[in-house]
Amino acid sequence: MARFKGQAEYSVDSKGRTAIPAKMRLALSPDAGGTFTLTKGFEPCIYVYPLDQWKIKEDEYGRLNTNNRDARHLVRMILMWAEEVSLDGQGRISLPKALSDYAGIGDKVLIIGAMDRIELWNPERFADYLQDHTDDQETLAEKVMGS
Amino acid sequence: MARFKGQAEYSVDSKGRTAIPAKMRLALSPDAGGTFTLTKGFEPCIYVYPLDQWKIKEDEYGRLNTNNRDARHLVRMILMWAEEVSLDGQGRISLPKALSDYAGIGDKVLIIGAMDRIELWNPERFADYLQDHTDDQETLAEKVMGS
DNA sequence: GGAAGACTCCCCACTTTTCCCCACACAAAC
DNA sequence: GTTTGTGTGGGGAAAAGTGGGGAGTCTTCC
Repeated sequence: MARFKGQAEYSVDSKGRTAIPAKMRLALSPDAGGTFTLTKGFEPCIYVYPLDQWKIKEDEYGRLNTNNRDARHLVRMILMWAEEVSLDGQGRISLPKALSDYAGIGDKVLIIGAMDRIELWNPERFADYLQDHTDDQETLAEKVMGS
Repeated sequence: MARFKGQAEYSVDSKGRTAIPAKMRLALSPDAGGTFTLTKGFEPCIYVYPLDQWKIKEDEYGRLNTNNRDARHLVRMILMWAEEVSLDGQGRISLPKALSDYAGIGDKVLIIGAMDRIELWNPERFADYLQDHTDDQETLAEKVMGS
């Protein structure tokens, strides 16, 4: 499984393209073949899954009970935003307009490695997000990872 | 498991590189292969984990459920600061800008061996830290290891 | 149906940063 | 006093990030 980490602030050019940091490209599994699925983040950002990771997610959604109203809605909401993109010769991807609008991404993007996915943020929105989530990391770790 | 100890004040050159003391390099396990993961300390410093130690931590984070809001936040907060670096031919590593900014490290760095990790401090900040934590060691030992 | 415009790819080119290697100074060891 | 190892500094090649041109496709409007 790919393990993305680190952060970087990159620019988005006039054609809506942004580079994926070389370190993250190196962390890609060969199965992903330079292809990603972009989708709407739960937070106001874009989630970028390498193809192999996305397949796993997709399988999870596929196993949900379609007789359940909430499950149907969830799958609809997630898949309608999903879009497949590939790296160009310079290691860049182009951001679908619907998604960059949702995330409010202009000509700068903050790229964050978050384990199995990469996240793309508007740098200012991320600063706001941090302000709203000032929980002390130690407390959080205890809550989430327990004893 | 590697057991780092000792302290040293080294310089950081104009390219942002600093040497890892030879004694600590010798304490490295061969599994680490001269590679470290640097991350943000709970204190205002940089934590330096040899690769083998870091893998253990990373595996724990990888097992968290990404459908949980707090878990996502924790993983984001930790991994965004994590960066992998390797020793160069002279036994140095280069410090990522985001981390040396966080730790306030300029052209001098205090290197402290702390068991399974190494810590990098701005020497002045470490002095401040000591002033704010004047509990005497004997009392502390009893509190922590008492029973 | 055909032309104008937008959009998507796939290249090429420039600039900056990173990384690898060589060199020197100082200290400790023999 | 020479040798070995450690910390420090810097040059140059290679890679990474950024910007833009041009062919091909699709849409839209006359």
